[in-house]
Amino acid sequence: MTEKHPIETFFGNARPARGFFTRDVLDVAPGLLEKVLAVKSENDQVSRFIITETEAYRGYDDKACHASKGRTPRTEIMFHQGGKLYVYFVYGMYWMLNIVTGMENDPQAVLIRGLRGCSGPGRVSKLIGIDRSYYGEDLTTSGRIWIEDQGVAPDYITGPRIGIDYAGEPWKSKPWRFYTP
DNA sequence: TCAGTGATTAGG
DNA sequence: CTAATCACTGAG
Repeated sequence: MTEKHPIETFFGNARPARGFFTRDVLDVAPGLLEKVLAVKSENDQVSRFIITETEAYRGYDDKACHASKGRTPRTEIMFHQGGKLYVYFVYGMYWMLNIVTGMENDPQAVLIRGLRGCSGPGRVSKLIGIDRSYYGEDLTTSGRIWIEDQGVAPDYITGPRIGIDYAGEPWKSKPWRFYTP
């Protein structure tokens, strides 16, 4: 290989611009289904995965949303404009991959729960190599991770979010989990 | 059904 | 400083 691949070398697919991510999380979360999550590994190899399951975490009011407890070093990025990654570590073992959405100071994020052939947010991050270094990465400009739009808007199913019963009603029952059949 | 595992956070 | 909590997973 004599020349670096420009990050714009897609397979005819477009990288969504900022405006895709700055919409409300309840639009972006289902909107990410069937989109491609592209990741470039250290040897410049690009791997592509189809997003099949997402969850929406929405603002100060949503008691399941980490930002509902206020601005902390961990949640800081959720207060930025959409398009950046919110990555955090849980249960001493797993990295959670989230995409920040909405406008500045309206903390929201989409948790990526599943890719085609890979179910579970912890497994997703392990599969594609997400770690702390991805915190704050900007999907609209990053050279190592980005979204590609295949021009598909699939039918999807909704259901309550997983693992957030502590949030209580009405939040634990909100149908803010989205997945393809 | 349940233990593992450690960053993050609130509180003293 | 201490201790509780946790947007999970794999083994049994």
